[in-house]
Amino acid sequence: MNNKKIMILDGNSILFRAFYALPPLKNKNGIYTNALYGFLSMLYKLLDEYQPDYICTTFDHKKPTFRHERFKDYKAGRAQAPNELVMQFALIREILDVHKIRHLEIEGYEADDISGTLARMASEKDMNVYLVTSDKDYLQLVRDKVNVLLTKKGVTNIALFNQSILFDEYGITPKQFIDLKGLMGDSSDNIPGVKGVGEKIGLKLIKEYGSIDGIYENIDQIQGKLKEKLESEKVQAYMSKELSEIIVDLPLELSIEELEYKEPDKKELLEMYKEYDFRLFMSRIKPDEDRQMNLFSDNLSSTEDVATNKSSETIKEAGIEEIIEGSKKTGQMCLKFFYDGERALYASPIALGIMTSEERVYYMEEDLKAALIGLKDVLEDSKIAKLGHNIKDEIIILNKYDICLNGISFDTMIARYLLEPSEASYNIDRLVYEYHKTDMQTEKDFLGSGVKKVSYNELEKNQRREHMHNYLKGIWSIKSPMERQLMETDMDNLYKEVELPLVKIMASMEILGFKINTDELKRIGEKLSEKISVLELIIQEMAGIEFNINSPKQLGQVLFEELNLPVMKKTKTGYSTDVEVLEKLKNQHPIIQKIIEYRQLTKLNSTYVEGLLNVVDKETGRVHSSFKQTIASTGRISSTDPNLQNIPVKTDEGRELRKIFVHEEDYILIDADYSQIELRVLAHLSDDKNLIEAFRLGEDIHTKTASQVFHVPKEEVTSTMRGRAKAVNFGIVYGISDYGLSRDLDIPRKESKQYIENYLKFFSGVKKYMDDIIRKGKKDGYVETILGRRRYIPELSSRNFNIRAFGERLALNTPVQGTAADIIKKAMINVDHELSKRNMKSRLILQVHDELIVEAYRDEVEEVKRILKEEMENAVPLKVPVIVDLNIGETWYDTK
DNA sequence: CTAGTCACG
DNA sequence: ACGTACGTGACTAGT
Repeated sequence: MNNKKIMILDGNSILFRAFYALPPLKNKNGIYTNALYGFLSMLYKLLDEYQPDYICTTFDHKKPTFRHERFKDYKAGRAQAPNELVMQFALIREILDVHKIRHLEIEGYEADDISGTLARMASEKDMNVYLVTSDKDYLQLVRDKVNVLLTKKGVTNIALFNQSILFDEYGITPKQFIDLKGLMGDSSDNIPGVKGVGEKIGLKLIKEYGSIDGIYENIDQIQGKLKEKLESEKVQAYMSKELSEIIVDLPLELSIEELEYKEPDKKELLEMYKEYDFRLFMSRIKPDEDRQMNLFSDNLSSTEDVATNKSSETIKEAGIEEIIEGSKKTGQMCLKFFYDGERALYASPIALGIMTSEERVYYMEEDLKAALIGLKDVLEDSKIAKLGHNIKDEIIILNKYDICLNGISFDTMIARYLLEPSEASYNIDRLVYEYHKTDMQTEKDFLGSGVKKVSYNELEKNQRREHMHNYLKGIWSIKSPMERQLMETDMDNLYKEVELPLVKIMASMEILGFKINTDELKRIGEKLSEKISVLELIIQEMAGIEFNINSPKQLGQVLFEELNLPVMKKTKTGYSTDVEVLEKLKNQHPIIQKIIEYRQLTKLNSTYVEGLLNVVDKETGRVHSSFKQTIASTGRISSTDPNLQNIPVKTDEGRELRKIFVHEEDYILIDADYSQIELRVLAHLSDDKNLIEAFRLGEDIHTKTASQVFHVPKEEVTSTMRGRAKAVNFGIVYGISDYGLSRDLDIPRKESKQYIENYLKFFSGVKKYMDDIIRKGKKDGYVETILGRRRYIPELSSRNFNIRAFGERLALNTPVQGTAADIIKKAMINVDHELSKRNMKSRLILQVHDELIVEAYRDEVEEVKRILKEEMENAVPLKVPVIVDLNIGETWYDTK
């Protein structure tokens, strides 16, 4: 048994990945270092984590293989190489020399062939092999004791693949990966593959028939166009397969023993880092010197660095006691979990920090579970005020330990969102800087420490602790100034009564998720795939050329250069091919209709079928969307990963997808949606007597609008008229322009202008409101909603006409959209309160701007319906009635 | 990473 | 005279 470890890094692919993943940083000598920086970060991480006995790197011979179009010319010798990358490809060799790590390249072969050969040699010696790369093709090399470490997002985010993980993920063996690539092809490597076969279809075929051979043996079982394609491109498939196989028997005159890992010469290394300005890596060599001072130790804390000096590495029972005692004494605690990855819901925490007073900051890393059990009582004690930054994460993580965080009293992220709703990020480091600017020397000094997204696992424990310390102290220190600002801006009520209580509901909806019928989803996917492959063939047949329909560039060339269709619209980079253009070209060529259909179906398939399948939690069978409370400047909530707020509904074909959203046994879905909420809000805000009267009388608002715009009695309003009036109503809410309306309705500018004039003449209160709100916005610099939510609109004072006009539309739209958001948020809190007060099993699982979805326990249906109607309609009283429509169904599709 | 496209309210 | 609807997020291709 040989337990030696060898690590083989594909220098080519990693450098490429780093180059594209990291911002183009230059060092003091003006040399780009981003790829080098990324490469080294990864190298060190791997050395620490795996401690290999042998190590080496492999490169393509002499010059890097440029995988991207833009470098094709360079490859063909027609152009000079882009310096910033080539330079780094040269420098990496120097850096590796200093590390005493070999960099291997062999003429005529690519890096993966060398890696493959080395892996084979090492595994013959029964070593544990780790192949590090960002190239998925390496997966074909996985064997017993041969692992692939594949970069996921960024550079240092790495996933390990061994045989079983590989099979779990893809359902095929390493060898079958070669067949798969033979089918799929790879444009960057000039491997053709079989046209029309992508990852999805390729995987399906391989899983079913085992290999390319297997497919052709059973070719009669495959039907339709797919069969034809496979048959006509049989030669290419086999050729592609051959090209895809990584060579593992290159003649290497070298023995594994020569690759033994040796510590680099520290002095030499330090000099190199100085030269390249890699300060972060310097601290690796001499961790005690040159350490950055704690930012807050001077101006925010009277004591020494508490976290480092007083608390032990792991808090023991005594420490837990201390936290409990401390938090009871001060009545508050600030808490933060560190975790890696994008989602708290799917992460296990790395560390927990707790602060109970200026002087007491605690840091826990090991035995978190035991610590949390000890802390459960205080965490659940609503009398102890909890403070945090994006505390939704803490709620979610604690929930995994069966702890319900109570007493949430302040979230600095949410507070900042109310104060500055249009900010791009609410990074705590930046916030703290904003609130302590005057105390700090320069922005640069501060930003050096932690503005970059940190991967906590990559940090040294001491760094993590220091980071936590800064984090907690930062939150603690900005709470009071924020509270003051909230009072000054009259938003403390909105904050305490709406935004803060909502955090817990956001967390709860995220934890609960929405149950998915995956079998049905897969069935829909199969149907779609079939239709898509047929359409693809038809389109290419009609065009008389094979091309990627999903590429706007290629499609543009086909439509406007090959088929010579008239160019309707251009984008920055070429011809526009969006639906609007396609609709106009519909009559010119039969291919257009097919392209429109193709677009629709591929959208459904990739975003919804594939997209949703990827995020269904295998444990719960549900999708757990992440709800974000601080993204939309108007006050709306947003949903990501997956976005459940844009599930298709407008077309019948898309709407089908809603059938996959189902419920747990003994439950049923209830969907409650506000009717015309934005127009009702407009009626309220504008105080327009006609609009108010229309709603009070329960009239159909679009028909009413039509009768006024077109000067006909309501009985004579046709469906076309009503449709146009509906567009006018939307337009009003968005900050109408005759141009926008004319484009939307595809009518002459003059006509749309007339509509708007007619509208504003009748709804004169609306006209007045529009003028008033813009004037107010200009005067105050902001507009606000019914609950006092603000949005600052600096565009209003721009000297640029366009920007100013944009600001005016924002000023009109924001109070309307924002008030609607206020109303539904308030309703959510009230509904949630009623449900839990009655100890009901039914629970809120989704919000889609003007609708709430409850997964209701069957016995509670009538009561839930009553609660929804009552609480939603009366959440915020308006001058007009607020109406909620209720629907019940087995699937989301049925709640219509 | 950005641009283009398209899904929703 | 300006050139245009408001708010989001995901996916694909190409840089």
